[in-house]
Amino acid sequence: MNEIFLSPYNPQATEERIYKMWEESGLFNPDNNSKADAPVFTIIMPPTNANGSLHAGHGLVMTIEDIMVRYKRMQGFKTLWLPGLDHAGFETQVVYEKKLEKEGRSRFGMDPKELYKEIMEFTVTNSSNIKSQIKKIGASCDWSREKFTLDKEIIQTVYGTFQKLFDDGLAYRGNRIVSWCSKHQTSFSDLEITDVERIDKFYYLKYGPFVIGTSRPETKFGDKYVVMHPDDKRYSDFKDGQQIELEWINGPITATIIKDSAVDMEFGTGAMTITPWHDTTDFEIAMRHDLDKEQIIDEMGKLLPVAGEFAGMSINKARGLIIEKLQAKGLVEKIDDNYKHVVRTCYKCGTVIEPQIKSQWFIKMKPLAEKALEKINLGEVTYIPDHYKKITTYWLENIMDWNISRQIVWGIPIPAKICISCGHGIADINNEVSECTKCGGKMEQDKDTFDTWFSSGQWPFASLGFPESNDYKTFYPTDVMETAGEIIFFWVSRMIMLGLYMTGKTPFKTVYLHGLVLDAKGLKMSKSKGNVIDPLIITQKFGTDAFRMGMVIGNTPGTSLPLSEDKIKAYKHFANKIWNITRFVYTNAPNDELKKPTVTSDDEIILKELDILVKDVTKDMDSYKFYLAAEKLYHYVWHTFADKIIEESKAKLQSNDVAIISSAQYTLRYILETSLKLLHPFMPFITEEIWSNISSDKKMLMVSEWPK
RNA sequence: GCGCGAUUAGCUCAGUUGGUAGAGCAAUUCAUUUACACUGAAUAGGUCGCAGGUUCGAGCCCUGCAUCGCGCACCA
Repeated sequence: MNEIFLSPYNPQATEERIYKMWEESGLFNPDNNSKADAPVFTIIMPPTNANGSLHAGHGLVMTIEDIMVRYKRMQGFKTLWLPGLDHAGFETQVVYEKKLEKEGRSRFGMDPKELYKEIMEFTVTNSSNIKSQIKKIGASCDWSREKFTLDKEIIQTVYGTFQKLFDDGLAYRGNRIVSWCSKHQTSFSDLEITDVERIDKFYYLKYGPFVIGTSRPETKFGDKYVVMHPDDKRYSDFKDGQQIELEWINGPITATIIKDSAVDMEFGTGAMTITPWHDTTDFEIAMRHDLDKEQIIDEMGKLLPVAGEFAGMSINKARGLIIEKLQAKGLVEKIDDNYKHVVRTCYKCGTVIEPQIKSQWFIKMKPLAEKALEKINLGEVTYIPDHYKKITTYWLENIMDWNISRQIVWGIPIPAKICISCGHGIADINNEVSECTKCGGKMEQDKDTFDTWFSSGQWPFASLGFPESNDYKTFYPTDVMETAGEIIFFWVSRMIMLGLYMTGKTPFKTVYLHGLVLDAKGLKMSKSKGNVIDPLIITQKFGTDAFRMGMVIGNTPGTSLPLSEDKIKAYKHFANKIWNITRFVYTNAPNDELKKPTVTSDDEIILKELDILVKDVTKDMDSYKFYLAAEKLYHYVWHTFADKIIEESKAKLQSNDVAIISSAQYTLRYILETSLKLLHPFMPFITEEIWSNISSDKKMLMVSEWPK
């Protein structure tokens, strides 16, 4: 009997020592943790923002993935959990810009190379922080295989993908309307846009013989087309292409009538003018009818010279003044003050997105999506929970081309040349192109970087060393992708598409999606609300094992998890209960006899019940019902093992019959050891600590055999 | 507008192929030098959102509705 059991369990004195022992053993590495011919199990960790600090969501990722990995490792699988860090392009750039702002500097006007170098240093310095925090949660990932999204080999893989997409005609340089944030000075994909419902004014303006409706009079300077539905009887006297003279904001103009069925006859007056440079619908109408497009608003959100006296003004300031002028000219029919509509905003800063026509790189998604849909429908990817499959297929069926150009420095530079005279773009990963294949003009290096998700979308095969390495051949395709349901489109769906495109295989067999971690009241955690629960404070206070139990119990996949200190506290008590059970068992049943004695029929029944539990828990683990497995174990250990079996054993241990005593002793020890094994994936620290003090087995619990 | 999810004890949630409603926390009562007060024994608490249907039998399957949450969408 070891003396450490005489005082209560002390996680602070245990966890660091145990993690170090695991790490030094090399058993996180699949080359060491299994037999050569063992079946393979692989999870690629979602690359963590290298600049981040561990939050509750990370705590959940690390807990669930570690449970899966420890379980499979104990079952003898050649188990790889590959950790990685993400440069997190735009996210990090925003953080760094705030830092610059505090120092009175700005990214605009800085030498891009210098800025990149600074952010790289910042990132490298911060990355040790997040790594040590991941270790605190007990993550048994193979640090020897750790990857960073800006590693040379990763960038080479990403470049290879871009070149192939270009050669196959799937990556193209398009002069198209993009979502532009005037604060961050970059374009976004559709996913980085948040729709916000707002109430604004809606203006009815006299436009020659028509009344047009608009919520954005500041875009109307260049409007010289008035569009109506071809079937609209109100306007049947006006012919397509007919020109009319009319008085507009800054004087007389000539307008052309266009008939297009995109116009909703029910809305407004059924007549509208269009601004193709700053509106998606208008852009499409202009493309259909081959109309002129003119920029009205610049990249900073200010009006251009076309606005005459309003030039240089921000659109917000100009709007009221323009209306005043129109009113003075008698061109305002009426104003509706209560117009409810949806405004597209930057997900990061809330600035209203100003669509702009820009020359950027796009990926044709339809062909990629069709392949993905085919595989998903064949059941080659299993979604947990199942309804994410529906959400995914719906998105894939309606997919739009993906703008992958970002006008920021922090990211993987796009390996392409752009023609100075005609704007044509050519992928050029070997830096060979100097002349435009279209017009013979001079080419210059594209200054943009890739959308972060373009590179992380290739993570499963890129991080394994596609296409030649042994790791790629051994571990790809991977088994489980476990991540937040929130990034199902951003990341999961794109990984499937790009994985299929490059490797011909879906990158993982199972997608396990967890929900958000909320505060005790069920509210989203945020710094501004001040309700953020820091997992590191929790683990410090209650122990990591208690934190992990709190993360997993009651947490069904896909649904959000309210987290309270009370809950974690309950599992701290549980950890101590296990500790005291051990004390009782090894005080009363020291492990000097190794042989199984003849077991009494009473104990036989008890052991049979344990067998049922083992079967039950194993089944739950195999079907990813960790919340059920953990709860069953908790209930068994506390309310069956401690409250019933141990209580009843007290009489048996007092018996005069040596056979009864040795049977009871054996039974207690056997149940304890089995419980420790079953609990290990959930509560790795305390179980390993107890194991190392009681077991005659020299093997670590981490690699001991899962009970059958 | 379209889609997805939720609705079960005071709170947070489980409930696997349909077979008499479960857990944790909270509450109430009792016990007390016990392996463990980070304890034990017990008690109370639910027309499973509403209305129909299928079935011998529905928390679960089907239809409709309500409320809440979320996602998607070019009505200027």
